Amino acid sequence: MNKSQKLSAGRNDKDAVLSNIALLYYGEGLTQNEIAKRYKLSRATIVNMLRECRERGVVEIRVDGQLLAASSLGRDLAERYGLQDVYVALDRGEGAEATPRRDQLAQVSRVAAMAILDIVEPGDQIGVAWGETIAAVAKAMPRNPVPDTQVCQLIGSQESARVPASEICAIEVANKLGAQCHTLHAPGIVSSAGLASALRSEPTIQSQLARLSDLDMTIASIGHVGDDTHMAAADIASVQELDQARHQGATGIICCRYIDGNGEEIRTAPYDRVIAASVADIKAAPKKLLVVCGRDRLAATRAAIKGGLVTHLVLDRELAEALMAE
Amino acid sequence: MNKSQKLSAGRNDKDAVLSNIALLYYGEGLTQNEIAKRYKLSRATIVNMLRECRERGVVEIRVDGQLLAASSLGRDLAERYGLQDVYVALDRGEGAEATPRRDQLAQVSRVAAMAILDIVEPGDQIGVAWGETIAAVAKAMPRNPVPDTQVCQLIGSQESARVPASEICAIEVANKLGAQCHTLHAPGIVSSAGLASALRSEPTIQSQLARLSDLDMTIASIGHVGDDTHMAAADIASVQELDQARHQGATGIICCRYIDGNGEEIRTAPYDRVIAASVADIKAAPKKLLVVCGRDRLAATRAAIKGGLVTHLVLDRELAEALMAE
DNA sequence: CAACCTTCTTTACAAATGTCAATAAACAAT
DNA sequence: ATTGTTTATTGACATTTGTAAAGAAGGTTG
Repeated sequence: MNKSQKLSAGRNDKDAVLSNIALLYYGEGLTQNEIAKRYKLSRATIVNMLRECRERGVVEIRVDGQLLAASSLGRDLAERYGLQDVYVALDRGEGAEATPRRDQLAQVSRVAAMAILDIVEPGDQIGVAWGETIAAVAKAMPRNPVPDTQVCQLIGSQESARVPASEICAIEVANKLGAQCHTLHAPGIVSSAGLASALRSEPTIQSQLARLSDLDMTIASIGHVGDDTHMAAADIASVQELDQARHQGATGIICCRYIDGNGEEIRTAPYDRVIAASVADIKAAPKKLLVVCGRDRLAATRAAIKGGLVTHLVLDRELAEALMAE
Repeated sequence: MNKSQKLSAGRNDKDAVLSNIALLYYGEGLTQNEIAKRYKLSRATIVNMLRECRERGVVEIRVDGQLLAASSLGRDLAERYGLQDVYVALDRGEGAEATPRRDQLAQVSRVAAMAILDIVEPGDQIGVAWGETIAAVAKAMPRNPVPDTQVCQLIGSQESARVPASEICAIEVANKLGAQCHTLHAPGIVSSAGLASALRSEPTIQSQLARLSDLDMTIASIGHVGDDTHMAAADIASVQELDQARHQGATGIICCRYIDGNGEEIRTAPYDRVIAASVADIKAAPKKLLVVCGRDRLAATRAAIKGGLVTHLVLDRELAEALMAE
């Protein structure tokens, strides 16, 4: 047997080595060759270990949230609309040609992940909504325990081809925060108002929904009311229902609830078949993080702000500039 | 003027760009060229910005503390000595030739920095000692606010050629934790016991010292009692005093206080001229982090453990193996 | 407007890293 | 002891990054 060290020890010793190697590389700035020499392993093995560190979250990167909220555009928006903080995600420089929405969403969700760590405090009870944007935020969050926190699922269970089920989002955020997780033991949409009412009256679900009226913080996105909204994709609202909602003045969708241009809830179909937090629940939380990507959500974002549904805002530059231009 | 973007905007906009670029590079994994293209800047400018991000702590790296405490050696030591966690710093592989003490101390201090983030909790009142090891730990800590924390300087002000003054260590730890800092407005050593007593009786200093008896956590190292100890280098103890202390059974030095092999305080010169927390103060804290580097501190480390002065231990592999071999 | 300073760009080159296929070594199961 | 599986190594090569010097561009000051 040659002199190189083999790692046939248990999983925990492997983890200890991985974490130490991560510190040597990312913290101390040693090269892969230097580490390989110290550990008597090949550089390829070190490369594989560092990749495993990144993949498993052994090492996490954190960027100062306050700097992300430092831009003059963000501060002007915060002042203009009376928000506490506005984080403008800059996935590219000014004047540079547009990146695909996927790239913009990637940066918006990373900025939001950093913002959450800035905003959340120990003891917080946090409501987490569901959708493509929220799923991306959950995924982007580093593992960063905040003591004594609880995460509550805001929208009943629902599957979608586009994103993981709603409880998966909440559980992922809870895991990243080391929080206790309260899922909502009901589907997000049922076939009749009567059934929905019956479910809401179930003691377990009733107490779960009651909890949602006493949140310290919410994490949500706002959707537009076009036919390609997430709500349609998830079979929560039909095209006809969306059309009727638009006719009644619906400007945005937050937490599967319609709001008009003033942020007032519009109780039109499928309103009474939905099992989720209400707009009043969201409004009641002291800290309300809204994460939005895309200029097509301008009217919806403005409506949410106007309705008092936002205290902290994460958005991309185009949307920020559009909000500023009004 | 060509198409590239210049950054003559204010400091805050620069910070916003820096933090976003840090997220794109470290978080999203884009290459420097990809970011340069998006921002219409040169790759050299991106390189400079990333360096500035690292230097200013815009981006911080964090390694999971629990994995650092996961090794079988660490867990065995914890069980053997009744400690909560033992973090073994592995600056190289088993059987590899020794690295210089400086390199070992670098890794021990990085591991300790990660351990601190694991241990400290919101609301904690934290005592910070002083010495070469503690200074390295303070420097290695990433900026990671923990709400409602207070940092207290355990040893009166003292300068040394080797390390920054004791209040500088405490202030640095406080800054990294976003904690309130309570410095000790007295020198660490004075020329007479009478003067020390008079200073301790001063209301301000008295209340500062009183605070040290009610700590939630301490961060300290343990020194040996050889002639080259930090205490001598800092002109706190003379060679004669050290010799006398050894004769009286002194085995280690913690917080400028001698302890014997059982961890009991030895009140010999310069005991009554020192203005610092007492051994009883340290023992009273529920969480006691001891950070040690070097096999020459084996006896001192064992004494500290035996004296109930340690709940969490960070040490290098040699020292860990030596502790295990007893 | 000129001079000076700061910041950015260009270019080159060395070093480091990422990736991958083939092979070797270690480990586990039979 | 053999076979199969898993992990590590070797070697090669492309890409990325780090560094630095020289020059260009932008901004500030007098």
